[in-house]
Amino acid sequence: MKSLDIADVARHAGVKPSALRYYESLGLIAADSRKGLRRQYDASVLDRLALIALGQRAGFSLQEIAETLGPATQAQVEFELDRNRITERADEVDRHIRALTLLARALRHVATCQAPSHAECPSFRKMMAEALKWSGKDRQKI
Amino acid sequence: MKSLDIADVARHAGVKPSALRYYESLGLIAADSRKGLRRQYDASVLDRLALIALGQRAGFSLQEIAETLGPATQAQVEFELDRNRITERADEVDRHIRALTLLARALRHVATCQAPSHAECPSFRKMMAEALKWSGKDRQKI
DNA sequence: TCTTGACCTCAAGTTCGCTTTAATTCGGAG
DNA sequence: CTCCGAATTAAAGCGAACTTGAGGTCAAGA
Repeated sequence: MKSLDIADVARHAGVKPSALRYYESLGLIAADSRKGLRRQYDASVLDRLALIALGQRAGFSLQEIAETLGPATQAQVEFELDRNRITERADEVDRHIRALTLLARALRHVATCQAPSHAECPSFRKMMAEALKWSGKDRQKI
Repeated sequence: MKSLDIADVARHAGVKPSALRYYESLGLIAADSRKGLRRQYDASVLDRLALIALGQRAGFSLQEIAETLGPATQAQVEFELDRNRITERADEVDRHIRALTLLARALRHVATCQAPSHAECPSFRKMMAEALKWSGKDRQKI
């Protein structure tokens, strides 16, 4: 059970120590112990940080991630999570994926379309309409 | 060639007038003309706003979107775009989609896995490893 | 033991994407 | 022509997610 110090964790997780301290202040992670003043982390914090990074990529705020993952304990291996909430998150991510798929199609179209003006290209118009519809539907949600 | 005033554009695009003025300050859009002090927009600004919204959903900053779409001219219908750049963006979106797909799988796994500790579940470990690999690869890029 | 440099805390600063506010200017209906 | 309401500007404010800076502590190697 070797413990990592903040610089090790930072290096492995690819975030700055200041970010780790910030995460701690939000209750997202916790140090196992201190050696003097220095935080000592269990390697399991890296899993938690991976989940945090993943959640951020999915467009969730740190606040939301904290709520989803549950409180950081000293023994972080066993984090308690709300399974329903997580499933909801997964659904949300799926919706996000559908929107992004549309975006990628629209971008590729724009990049290759030979029409003189996109505004006159019917398939561009159609995609824009779809996109607007989507963003109208849950513009507040992500 | 009817022109829209800022409130019309705001209503149709689903953004506040203040956001439109802000976009203008960033060079993302431009008003056709002024009636007194009041901005008058060509309907084509709506297409541009749709693309902007799409880009934002993809996780691009307004700065990046501005660079991709090119300068806003008074006659916005024919915005000049860098096709290579847009294709790159589309690729980026695709990578983002793959990451999110992984995330959704990881979330669903976490929600249903019965293993006593996620840290000990091999498929969880595998997904985390994948995820970390990914986020290591282009963590600076989005 | 002494020094050094990594770590600590707390507060303030930064960037992004807007919104709000305050003071002002007009277009257009009556 | 007058007046109202919608628009204008510049500047300040805001929440999120960190970073930076100042001033202090301490573990460990020479």
